Amino acid sequence: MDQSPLLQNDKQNLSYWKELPENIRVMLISAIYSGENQKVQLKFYDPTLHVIYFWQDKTDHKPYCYTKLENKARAEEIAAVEKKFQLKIIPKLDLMLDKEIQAIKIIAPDPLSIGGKGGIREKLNVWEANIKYHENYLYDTRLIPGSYYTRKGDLIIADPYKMSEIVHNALKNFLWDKILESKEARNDKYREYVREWADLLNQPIPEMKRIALDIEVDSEEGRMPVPREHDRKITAIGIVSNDGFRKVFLLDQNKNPNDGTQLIPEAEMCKTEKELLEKTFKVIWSYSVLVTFNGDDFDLPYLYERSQDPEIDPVNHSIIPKEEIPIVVKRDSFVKKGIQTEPVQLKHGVHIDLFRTFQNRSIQLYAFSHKYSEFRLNAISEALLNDTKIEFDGNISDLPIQKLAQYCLKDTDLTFRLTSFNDNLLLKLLFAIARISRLSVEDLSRVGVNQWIRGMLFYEHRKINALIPHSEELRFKGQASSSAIIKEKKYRGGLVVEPTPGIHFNVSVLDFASLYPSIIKVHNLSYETVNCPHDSCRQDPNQKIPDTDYWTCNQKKGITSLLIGSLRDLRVNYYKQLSKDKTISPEERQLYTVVSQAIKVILNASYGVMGAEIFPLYCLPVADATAAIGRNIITKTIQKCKESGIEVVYGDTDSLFLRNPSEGKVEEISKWAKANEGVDLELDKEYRYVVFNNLKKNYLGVLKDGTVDVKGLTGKKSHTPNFIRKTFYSTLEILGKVNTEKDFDTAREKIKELIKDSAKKLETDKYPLEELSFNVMINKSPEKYGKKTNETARITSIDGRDSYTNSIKGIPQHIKAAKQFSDNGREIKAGDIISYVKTKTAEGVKPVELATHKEIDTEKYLEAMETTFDQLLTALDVNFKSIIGKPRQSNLDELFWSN
DNA sequence: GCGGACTGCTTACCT
DNA sequence: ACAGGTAAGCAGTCCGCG
Repeated sequence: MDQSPLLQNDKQNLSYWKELPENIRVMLISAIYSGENQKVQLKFYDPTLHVIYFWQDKTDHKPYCYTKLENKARAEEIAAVEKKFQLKIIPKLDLMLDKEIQAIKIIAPDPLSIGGKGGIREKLNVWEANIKYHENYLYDTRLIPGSYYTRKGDLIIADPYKMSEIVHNALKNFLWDKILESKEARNDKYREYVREWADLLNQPIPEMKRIALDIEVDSEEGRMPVPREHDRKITAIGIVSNDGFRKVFLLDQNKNPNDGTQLIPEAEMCKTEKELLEKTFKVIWSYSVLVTFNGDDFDLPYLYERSQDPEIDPVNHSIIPKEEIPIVVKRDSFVKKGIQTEPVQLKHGVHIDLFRTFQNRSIQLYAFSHKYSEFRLNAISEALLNDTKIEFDGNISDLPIQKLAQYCLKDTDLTFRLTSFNDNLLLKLLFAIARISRLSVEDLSRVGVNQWIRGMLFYEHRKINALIPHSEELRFKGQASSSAIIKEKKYRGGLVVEPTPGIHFNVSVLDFASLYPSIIKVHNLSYETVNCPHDSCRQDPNQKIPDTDYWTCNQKKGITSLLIGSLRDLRVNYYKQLSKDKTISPEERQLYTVVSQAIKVILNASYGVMGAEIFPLYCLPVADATAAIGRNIITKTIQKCKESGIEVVYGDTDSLFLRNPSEGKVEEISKWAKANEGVDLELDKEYRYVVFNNLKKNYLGVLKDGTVDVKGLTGKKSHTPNFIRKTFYSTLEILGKVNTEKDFDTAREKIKELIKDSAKKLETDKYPLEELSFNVMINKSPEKYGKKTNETARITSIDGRDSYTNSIKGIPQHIKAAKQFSDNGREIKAGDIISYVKTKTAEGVKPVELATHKEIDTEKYLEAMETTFDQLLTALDVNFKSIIGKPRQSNLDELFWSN
C-alpha cells in the first residue's frame, strides 16, 4: 500500500501550526477561540497544496455585548468594580422602533466575562450576549466560511474568484440580466442582495483531501463500550482517504483466532495498542479533514481516553503525551448524558461527524429526499450507496483477525464514500450551506436548520449595524390572529381542499413556486415589518394582511424579506435554470445544482423557523401572516378557476388539481396569479388520470408517461408489512398501464386476482415471517412510553375494579415487541425500527425473530390488507365488502365468491 | 355490566 | 428540536341503556 507522502514527515507532529503565508488565495474553513491566547484563530484551506493554514486575530478584536441607555447607571456601577469591563456609547439601529438608538457597548477581555459563570449576562439586562465569541468575530470582520481570502500584511482581504475567472456563457448572462431588470430589482437594495448572493455562491468549491476513520473495540455481548470507561481494548482502526491511502491497523492479540487465510493487503499489525494509536495519530496529523460516523460521541473520545490509559503499553505502562494527540476533547463532553455532546475538534484541521450530519432533518428530507429513514451507517449506506456493512454472527471480539480487518475497513470505506459519492455532493452541499448560513462546516454539520438561518440573520444585523432583539421583545409583536385546526398548535396552517372522489382523466397540477418564500418577499414579511411602528402603515388598508389583524410596513424593506426574497428569485430564475442547461460543463452544472439545493433547504425552513420557539428570532405573527396569505391566495385562485369554468378536484397548501382544463386556461390563471398576487403559478405535472377517494393527502396519479405517483396511501407507508406493500406495488403496475376508462375493467379483474392470490398465500403460510412484519420506529427510549396512562390506571384500581400494576396496557404494540426484545438481552434505542408480527399470544405481538408461523393472527393481516386495498378499491369502485355484500369471513376465497 | 362513541397517544405521511 | 394538516391503529375512558 502506498504511504501518503505527508506521512514521511515526522517533525510536523509537534509543529502543526503553519501560519498563513501572504499573497495566496485560500478558503476560510473555520474559526475557533483559543482561551490560552484569548484570540480567535482562523483555519484556512489551501486548495492547491491541500494544507491548513492558521491565522490568529491581529485586529485586537474583543468580546462584547450591549445594554440599553436605561441601564447606564447599573452598567457603570459594575464597570467601576470590575475594572476589566470597558463601556462605550455607540449608535445602533433598533429595527422594531425603526430608529437609531444609543447603546452601551460593554467590552470584555474574554468571552467568559460575558457569558460565563458570574459573567455580566447574570448581572445586567444585556443584548447579543448569547452569541459564541468566534461567531461574533466572523460577523464583525465579515469573514464568511467557504469564501476565499488572501493575506496582505496583517490584513485578511476578501479575494473571490472574479466573474471572468469563472466561465460565463450567454445563458448565464441572459438570466442574470433578467433578474436585475425584474420589477423588484429596480429597488437598489434588492439588486445589491441578489448580486452579493450570486458573487458568493458562484465561487468554486474545491475537493478537499481527507480521511475517514473507524475504530473497533473489543466488547462484551450486549454492552456497548463507552469512552468514559475506556476499559476495553481497541482492536482495529480503519483509515480511508481520497489520495489512495487505505489501511487497517490491527492489534496483535494471540487470542484472536486466525483460520489460516491471508490478511487483506491493507492490514498492518501492531504489537501494542500504544503502537496502534501512535500510528493512527500520525496519519490524522497529516490530513486536514477527518470524517467519522459518530466520532463525536464514540471513536474520537475513545481514542483520546485510551491513549491516556497505561494499559495500552503492557510493558512500560506509558501513555501518549498530550502534544502528540491531534484530538481536542472537551472535558465535559460525555459527562452530560443524552443527545447533545460537544463536538470533538482536531487541533490542526476539521472533523465532520456524519452521524450528526445525517440526523439533521433538513439534510435527510430536502437534500436526500428522505431516501434513508434510519440513522445508522448501514441504513444510510444502503440507501445512498447501495452497499452495506459486512454481516457476521455473534460477537465482534470472536471474529478471526482477517475478518475483523475486512469488517473494519468496509465500515471506514462506507463512511468515506458517504462524503464522496455523486462527485463529493455532500461536502459541496455543506460548503454551500456554510456560505449562506455564515457558519463553518464544523459548526453547521452539528446543529439544526434554525441555527443556519440564525447565522444568516445575525450576520445581517451586524452588517447594517442593527441591534439583535431579545426574544421577549419579539413577543410583543402580537398574538396569533388565527386558530389552529389541530389543538395544541399555535396558529392555522395551509388549506387542504376536499378531494372529489373518483377517477379523473387529464388532470393538470399547478403549484405556486416556493409559495411561502414568495409571500415573505412580496408582502415584505419580517419580524420588524409585521405590525411595524408607523401609524401610516397601520392605517393604510393596502397594508392590511387579509383575514388577520396584522399590517405590514411600506416604508422599509424587512431584512428577512430581503434575504429570503433574493435567495428565492436567484434559485427560481437562475440556479434552477442553469442546473438544467446542457451547454454548461457537467462540473459547473453540478455546482449550480448543489447551490440550488442549498438554497432550497434554507428557503424550505425559513417560514417554519419563524413559528418555532427555539428560533432566536421567533415571531409568531410572521409565521401566522405567511400561512394566512397563503390560504388567501389559494382560495382566490380556486375562485378564479371556478369563474373560468375550470373544475378544481383537489388542492393542498400550494397546489391545485385541475380537471381537464381547456387550452390556454392554465396560462390565463397563471398570468392572473402573477399580476394580482405577485406569485408564480406553474404547471407542475400532467396526469393521464388521478384517483381520489374521500381522503385528503391520499391519492394515486398516473402521469402521461405511465409513471405512477402514490401519495399517502397505506400501501406506501414504511410500516406496512412487506407482502402487502409488494402486492400493492403490483397493483400500481397494472394501473400504470391503464389508458382509458374501458381499460379499468380488465385492470380491476387483474387486481382482484392479485389480492386473492396474496390472501391465499397468507392463509397457507407461504410468506416468510419477515414479509409479515410491521416495521415501526421507536422515537423515545422504551421506558418513556405509557407512563401517563399507567397512572390513570392505578387510580381506577383503587375502587377495586381492576389492577393494572404490572400492566403492559397503555403501551403501543411496537413497544410491547421491543420490550420482549430487551428481555432477551438485545438493547433497543430511540431511532431503532422494531419489526414485529401480530400474534394470537396474550401480548398480541412478537418480534419477528421470536415468532413462528403457528402464532400468527391471520385475521389481523386480512384486516390490514382490507384497509390498504380499500383505499384504492373504493375509488375504483371495487370495494371488497360491497362485492360480497355480507360481513367478511376468515377465508378470503369466500369473499370473492362472486367471481 | 355491556358496547359503541370518543379521546389521547403514537407513527407516518403531505405541503 | 423549522411549521401545520391528515390518516390510521391501538388503548383506555366515558356514557347511555336498561
